[in-house]
Amino acid sequence: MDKFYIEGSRVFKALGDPRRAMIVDMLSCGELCACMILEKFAMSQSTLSHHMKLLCECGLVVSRNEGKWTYYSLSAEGIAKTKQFFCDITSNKENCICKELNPDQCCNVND
Amino acid sequence: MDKFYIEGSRVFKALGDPRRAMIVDMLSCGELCACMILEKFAMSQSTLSHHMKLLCECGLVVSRNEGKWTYYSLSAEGIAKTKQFFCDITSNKENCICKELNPDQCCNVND
DNA sequence: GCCTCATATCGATATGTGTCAATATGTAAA
DNA sequence: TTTACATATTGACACATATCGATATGAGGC
Repeated sequence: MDKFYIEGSRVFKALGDPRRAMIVDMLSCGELCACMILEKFAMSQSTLSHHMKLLCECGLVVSRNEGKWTYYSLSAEGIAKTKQFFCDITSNKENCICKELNPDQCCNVND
Repeated sequence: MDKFYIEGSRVFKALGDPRRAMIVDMLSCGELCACMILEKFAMSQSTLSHHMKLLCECGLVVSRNEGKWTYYSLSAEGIAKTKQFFCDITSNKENCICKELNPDQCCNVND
């Protein structure tokens, strides 16, 4: 399986959970401390930590430690990359050679 | 949990699988018959059918029957809605009141 | 009607994910 | 250096998902 799709789909997998989509929405209004996010949800602290880890690992969210607090915010680069990936796989490509190629080489994708 | 996030994240969940992201990429080059897609993958026919069902259910792909064949293509509306949702949850919103509201009311979201 | 082919559905199973309580880590205050 | 607090990690469990083979459905062709 092509790295291009594995890495690109990671953000979508993270956003595939409605709670994480909601967290991203909250962060779009500005940086938030983990404890502030936790206040809004009926989930345990360990569960939230797990979700935040996934959001960070996929590159959409970045964290910053200040004393004993951890602040989370959206990554402009992560957002841009996600939009780019979505456009890449949904926009019509000229001279498409999907039908002649293996999946690993599909649609002029560079791995 | 707000319908807005549950429905919006469904497409992302579908695209969270690299194989499905690859299928979408293939479809971006034009309509394809199920059998043509199957040729490109090392998966059983029933597995592909399952993936195509998910892609259709989330609204990103539409199917069309012609005789005994089923043709799949991308939905322009589904693509537009997905872009809109992603922009909604990642773009900075003025007068954001996340911190004062419950998650169900977060960020001026209308359900 | 019967046969073939393309696709969908079903049932079983393996793997992945979300969740929590418990515990660990790491920071700052007393 | 204790203590308290914020967050991360671990282990266990329930539930969801991916996968396959087998079977069902549905459309032509004979």
